[in-house]
This record gives sequence, C-alpha cells and structure tokens, in this order.
Amino acid sequence: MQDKGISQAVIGRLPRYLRYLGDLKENGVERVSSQELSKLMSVTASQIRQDFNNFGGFGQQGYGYNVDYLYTEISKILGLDRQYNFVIIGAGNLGRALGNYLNFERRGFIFKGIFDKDPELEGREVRGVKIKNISELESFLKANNIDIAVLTIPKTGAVGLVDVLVSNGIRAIWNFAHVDLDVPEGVQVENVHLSDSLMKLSYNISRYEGSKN
Amino acid sequence: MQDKGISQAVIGRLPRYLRYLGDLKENGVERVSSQELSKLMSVTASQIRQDFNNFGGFGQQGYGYNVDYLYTEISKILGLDRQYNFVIIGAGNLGRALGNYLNFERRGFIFKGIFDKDPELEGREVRGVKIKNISELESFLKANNIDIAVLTIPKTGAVGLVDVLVSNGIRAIWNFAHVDLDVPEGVQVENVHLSDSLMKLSYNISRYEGSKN
DNA sequence: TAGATTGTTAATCGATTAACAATC
DNA sequence: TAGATTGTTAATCGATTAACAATC
Repeated sequence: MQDKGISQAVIGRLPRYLRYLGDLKENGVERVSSQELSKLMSVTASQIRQDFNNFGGFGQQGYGYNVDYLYTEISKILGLDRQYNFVIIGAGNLGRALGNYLNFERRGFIFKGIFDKDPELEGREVRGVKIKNISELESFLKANNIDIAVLTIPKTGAVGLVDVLVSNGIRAIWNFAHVDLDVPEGVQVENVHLSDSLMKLSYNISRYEGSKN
Repeated sequence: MQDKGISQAVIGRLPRYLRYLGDLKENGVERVSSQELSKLMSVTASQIRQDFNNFGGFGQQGYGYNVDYLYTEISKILGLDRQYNFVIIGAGNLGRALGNYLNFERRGFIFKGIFDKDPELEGREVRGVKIKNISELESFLKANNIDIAVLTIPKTGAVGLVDVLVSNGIRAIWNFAHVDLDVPEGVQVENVHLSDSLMKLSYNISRYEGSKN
C-alpha cells in the first residue's frame, strides 16, 4: 500500500473499481477474475491487473481476486478506513445540498460546520448544523480538528480564503469555486468545476451534430 | 473547427483556456503569446500551441494570439455559441441547487423544467419553474425541445430513465447519479461523480500523511 | 496434475515536450 | 529588416495493451 508515485490516472480509476466491487459484494459474489471485471466495466483486463499491482499483489493465480478482500484494500488505499472532519464554506444552494448529502458521512466524511458571509443565513440549520458567520471561521478551525474545507462560494472570495484555511490546519480543499487555487506544498486540492463539465458536454453534442451533416 | 477525433484530454483543457482568456479580456488585454499564457496557467507553451492547432491556426507569428478572437473561437468549438434547453430530474437538494445556478443560463443553458417522483414537492418553484411529477416527464419532453437531461436522482432510478429520455429526443445526459449509464450511440453522457472526487481527495491526504512518516 | 489466472515484462500506442523552420 | 512567435515536425515520455512465465 505504499506509494512510489502512482499516477493520478490510476487513482482516478480506483473509486470506480470500488463501486463495482461493492455491487458484487452486495450480490454475494465471492471472487472475480480480471477478465470478468473487465467485461463488467468495459476496460481491459490488463489495465485492471496493472492498476491493482501498483499497490501489491491482491490476487491469486488460477483463482482471481477475493471481492471482499479487494474491496477492503482499495478502501484503505483511498484512505476510507478513517474519518475526516469537514466544513462547508458558502451556505448557498450548493453548499447546503452538499451538507445534506448523507452518503459522504457513510464514507467517513463528517460534516462539522457551515459558514456564510450573509448574516441573513445565520442560525439556520443544515442537517442539524447551524450556519455560522464567516467571521467565526478562524476560531472554529482553531478549536476543532478540521481536515477538509469545501468551498462553495464565488471565485472572488475563494482565493483570499486559502491563507486562513491553511494557516489553521486545513489539509485539503474540495473546491467548487470556479478558480484555480494556489496552495502550499502538502495541501491537497480537488476541483469540481461544474461549468467546465457542462462545456465538455456541449462540445460533445455539437461535435456529434456536426459529424452527422 | 472541424473534428477529426480530437482527444478528450484536449477537450478537457479548453474550458480552462476559456476561463483564463475571459479573465484577460476583462482586464482589457488584447493579445497574449503562448509563453505568457503558459506562465499564467502553469502548463507548457508547447501544449498550448498544440492544443489550439488541433482546430486551426488561431495565432499569428511574431504577434501571438488575439485574446478576443481566441475566446470567441474556443467558445464556438465548445458549442457555446448556441442555446441548449435542459430539464432537471430529481428535485432534491442538488437538483434544486443546479436549477438555481444562474451561470449556466449565461452560457446558453436554459432551465426549462424540473421533475421529481415525490408528490410533496409538486408545485414548489425553483427559480420560477414549477416542480412537476415525474409522470409528466414524457409528455413534457415530447412537447418541448429539450436537449439535455440533468440526472440528480439516486442510481436505482437513473438506469431505468435512460430509455424514456433517449426515445424522447434527449441528446445528452449530465449524470450526477452514481452509476454508469448505458446509452445508444450519439447520446452524450458526462458524469459528475462527487463521491469519486471526494475519494481522490482523501487518497491524496492519506498519501501525503503517509509520505511524511 | 491440468487448467486457470495472476503478476510482470515487453510492445504499442498516444500524449506531451522540444526544437526549429516558416512567417508575420 | 530584425525580432518575435507561431505552426508543425521530431523526440521523449508515460500510459495502455499484449504476451507469457510463474504459480495457485
């Protein structure tokens, strides 16, 4: 499970493996070969074996992979065998939606706080957590052990916040703001740029339309 | 602007180019060289020139690229020079959040309808659009010219919906359900798997933690 | 043991970077 | 014209696929 620079291409595929293995588990399937998984997921068996072997030998020749074991191991690799505390910054529609999303909790991501600069929102509750004013963020971070900040604010505010976050122990930012964040070494950023995603979709629509004519 | 199989890697970078060009435009910058853009965006100038040249020569030797022109051309490539009608299926927190998001409208994505199976939600409004019961979806699609369906429902419901969508003229699915959709040739799917994204983040936290010890 | 399937090396493919001639 | 910078070809790098020996 140690890491000698696994490519992000591989990491990006692990959650999908986990999902399919979870489904197999639920269906009571005990073992799976790379070939079976390959058909199920529409990727090559070769890629599956290569991917897994980045982290060590999880399988057994002549048998395949034990579904349960593989599921557990990939969970560990993804760091899902522990808990993370997160706060949401920006209590707009998206921020509140993410706060209400229970599936994150199941995976060990614990919703600890939600902040907004709008005093109107103060005191309202999102899944039992009271919205606090952004002015309280710093002291909250100091008093609580928060790992992840979820940024659901406009880009203008996001850039300035980074300093406050990292100097108060935030180790990762899940960034929904439409801007690239500049963070110090060791702080992780994962961007979710929804409008970028939508543009890719519109590209593919146009391209297909174009190719028909 | 024609397409001889541009790789999705290139397409995936176009929205980011567009964002930086938009910023330059706003700052009144008239021209930019691949090298300047390269520094701004932390990618190689070579990649920038290669990417643009997939679509034809947008620049001028000795001068660079005209910001305005390049912005317009990339917009067109991404299919942003036209309008798309979309409906949201699933009026939970995320669905409502996306319906309320005005920036999509600015890009030409027009919010036309929102549906849910829960009768409790019926009649409530999301940005002026009344939530309808899912039973009305089919007739609504037949009566209106909808291009894109945004799926913000649990995965169990999502798979069964695909048939209804594509047989009623939907050409693209923006899929927030945590499942892989099987669609006919020519129907575009763009997945936003939020929990996958969060897992990548947790992987990178754990990896960094691990590497310190 | 024979059959199956992994782990792993080698071959291929594609994407990125470097280099430079063309040209504004 | 001289300088700058593109467009494009060639070189490199990395990721994917194929092949097969190891082994359960």
